[in-house]
Amino acid sequence: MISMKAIAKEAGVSRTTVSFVLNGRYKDDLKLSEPIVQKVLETADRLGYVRNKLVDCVVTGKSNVIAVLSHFGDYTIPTIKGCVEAAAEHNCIIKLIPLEKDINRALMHAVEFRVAGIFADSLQRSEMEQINPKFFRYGIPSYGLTPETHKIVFNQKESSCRGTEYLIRKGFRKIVFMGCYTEISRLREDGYREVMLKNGLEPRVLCCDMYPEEICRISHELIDLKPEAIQCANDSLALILLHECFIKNVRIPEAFAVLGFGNVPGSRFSAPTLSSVNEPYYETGRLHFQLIYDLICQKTEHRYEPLIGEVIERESTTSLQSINKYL
Amino acid sequence: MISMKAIAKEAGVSRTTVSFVLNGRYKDDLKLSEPIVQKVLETADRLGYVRNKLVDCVVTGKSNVIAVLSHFGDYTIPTIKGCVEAAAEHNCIIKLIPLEKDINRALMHAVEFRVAGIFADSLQRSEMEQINPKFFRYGIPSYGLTPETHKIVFNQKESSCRGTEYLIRKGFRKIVFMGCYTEISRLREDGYREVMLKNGLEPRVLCCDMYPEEICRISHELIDLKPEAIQCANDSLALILLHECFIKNVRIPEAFAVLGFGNVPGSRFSAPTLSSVNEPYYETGRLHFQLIYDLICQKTEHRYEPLIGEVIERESTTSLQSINKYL
DNA sequence: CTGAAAGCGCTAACAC
DNA sequence: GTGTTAGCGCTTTCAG
Repeated sequence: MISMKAIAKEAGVSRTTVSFVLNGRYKDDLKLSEPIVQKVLETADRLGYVRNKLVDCVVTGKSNVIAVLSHFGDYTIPTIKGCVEAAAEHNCIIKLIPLEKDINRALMHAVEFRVAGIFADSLQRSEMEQINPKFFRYGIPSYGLTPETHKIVFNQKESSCRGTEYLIRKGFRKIVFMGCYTEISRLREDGYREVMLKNGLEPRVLCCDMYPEEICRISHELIDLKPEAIQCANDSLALILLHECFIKNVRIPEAFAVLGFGNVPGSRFSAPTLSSVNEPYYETGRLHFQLIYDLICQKTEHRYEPLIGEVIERESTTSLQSINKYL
Repeated sequence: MISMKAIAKEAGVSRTTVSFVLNGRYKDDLKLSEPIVQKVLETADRLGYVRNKLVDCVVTGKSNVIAVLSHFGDYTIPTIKGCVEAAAEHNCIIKLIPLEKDINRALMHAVEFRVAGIFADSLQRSEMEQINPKFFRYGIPSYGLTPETHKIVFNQKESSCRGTEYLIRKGFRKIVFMGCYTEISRLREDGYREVMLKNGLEPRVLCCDMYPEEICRISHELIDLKPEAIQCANDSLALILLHECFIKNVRIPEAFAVLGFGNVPGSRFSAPTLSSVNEPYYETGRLHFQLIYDLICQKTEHRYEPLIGEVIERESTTSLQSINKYL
C-alpha cells in the first residue's frame, strides 16, 4: 500500500508538498504551481494512492465507528440495516460484535478500537447486569446497555394500546390477550389491559412459555374460550395459533379475529395472512444511531418522540382480500 | 483516554518499562523487579488503561477487520451471523458497509481503513460490473465481488437436485417447476431438469416475475395443471402458492405436494407448514469468512466442499403432524 | 532499569 | 516551494 512518502519520491517533490496537494490546501494556504500540483495528482493516481484513515483515528484519538453488539436474532436485520444506513449518511460505519461470548469482552474490544459509540441490540436484562461497571467511566456514548436506554426508542405499551383500540374499533368486545413470560410481553399486556378497562371491558389474559408444545396447548384453550378476538404478544404466538386453527378447521377471521405483534416476514404468508402491530425495527435502528450520534456531537438538546407501532391490517382481522395482501 | 505515557508519569517509571510490563515481556527478555511490575499493573488498572489497537493497525499496515458489503435483505442475517461468529473465533471483526449507494464508494472505504478482507453478500451481477477494475490491484482478499467467487460456496444446482430427488423418492411423477427470471432460479431449474430427465420424467417449467399479482396468476395456472408435486425456485413463490391454494380450498398436500427452497422463517408458519430445501445461510457465511481468512493467512492449500442444501420435511409434502412441526 | 532513536503514516507550524 | 521539528500511541533495539 503506497504512502505519501512514496508519491513524493516518485514525483520528485517533498512530502510536505504532497500532503498539501492531496488535502487541497494549496488553494488557500499555499500557492503551488499548477504543474507541480498536476504531477502530484497524476502520480498519486497512477500509483493508486489511498489515504490511510486509521492514522487520522490514531492522531485525533477517535474513530467514526459505531460498535453494534447483537445476538443476530431472526428479526435483527432491519434494526441493523436502519442503524447502518443512518450511520452511512453521517460518514460513520458500523462494526459488528457478536454477543455469544462474554459481553465484557465485546465491550473491551470496542474500547480498544476507540469506537465513537456503542449500540446494543436487544440485550437480555441478565446481560446488562453482567456488565463491568468500570466500562461506563470511559464515557462512550451508548444505547441499549442499560434498562433505561433500552426501551427508550420504541414504546411497547403504547403500541399495544393501538392494537387493542383497533380491535375495539372493529367491534370486538370479548378480546383475550395471549402472552408469554417476557418483559416485553408484559409491557404489551399492560397496554391491552389499560385500553380494555378504559372501554369498560374485562381483560382476560392467557400466558405460556415460548415452546411449540406449550403454545399449541394454550391455543386450544383459547379456541375453547370462544373469544371474538385474540391479541397476541408476538407474531410467533399468533402464527402458531393460526396454524392450530387451520388444523382444527376453525376458520379465521370468521370464528374470531387474530392480531399479532411484530409484523415479521412470515405474517405475510400465513393462512390467513396475519394482521399485526408493526414494530418499526428499521426506524428504531435509525433512531438509535441518531441518539448516539447526537451524544457524540454533544447535541444535548435533541428532542425525539419514542416510536409507536401501527396495525398492519391483513386477513386475520378482516376478510378483505386485496391484491396487495402479500405486501 | 489514558496512554502508556500517562501511566509512566503516574507510576514514576519510564514508558519503556510500562510497555514491557504491559506486554508481558518482563518474563523472558527483561527481568523487572516484582514491585515495579506490580506498581505498573496497579496504576494501569486504576487509571483504566486500555490499549489502543488502532495503533497496531497503523504500524503493521493491516487491520483485523473484514468488511461485509450488503443490501441487508430479509434473509441476510444468518449469513452475516455466520460470518461474524466465525470471524470472532479468529479475533477478527466485521465492519458493515451498506450498498445502497455507489459500490465503489463502499470499496474505497474499505481500502481507506486497510481492511484485511472483503465479503460481499449477494451482489447483483450489474453491481459487480460496476466495480472499478483498479480496485483489484490492491490485492485485498475478497469473496462475492466477482461472478466466479460468488457462487462458489453454495451449490444451487446440486441442492435443487436433492429437492427433486426427494420428491421422486416420495413417489411423485408429475412434478412441475415453478420458477422466476433470476440467475439463481435458473440454476435451481437446471438441477430439477437434470434429475427429471435422469429418471425418465418430463420436466415442465412455469416462470413468472416476482410480483404478487404475477405469482398469483401463475399459481392458478399451476393448480389447473393438476400436478402431483410442485417444486418452487424459492420460498416466496411457494408460500404464495400455498396461500392461493388455501383460498381456493385446494388441500395441500392432498391435492399435490409443494416444495420450497430457502427454508425461510415463514415456512415454519404457513398452512400447511412448508417443506423446503434448506439453504444453509449461516454455514455459508462461516465458509465465506474461512475462505477469506485462508487467503489472508496465505493458506492456499485450503480444501473445501461447496455446501449443499437438504430437504427440511414439513407438512406440504407429507401429512405428518409431528409435535416439532414449528421447529 | 532508563533514555534515546527509529519507525508506522500523516498533520501542522516554522524557518528558509 | 522544501526541510525540519514535533506530535499521535506504541514497539523495538541498543547503549548506559
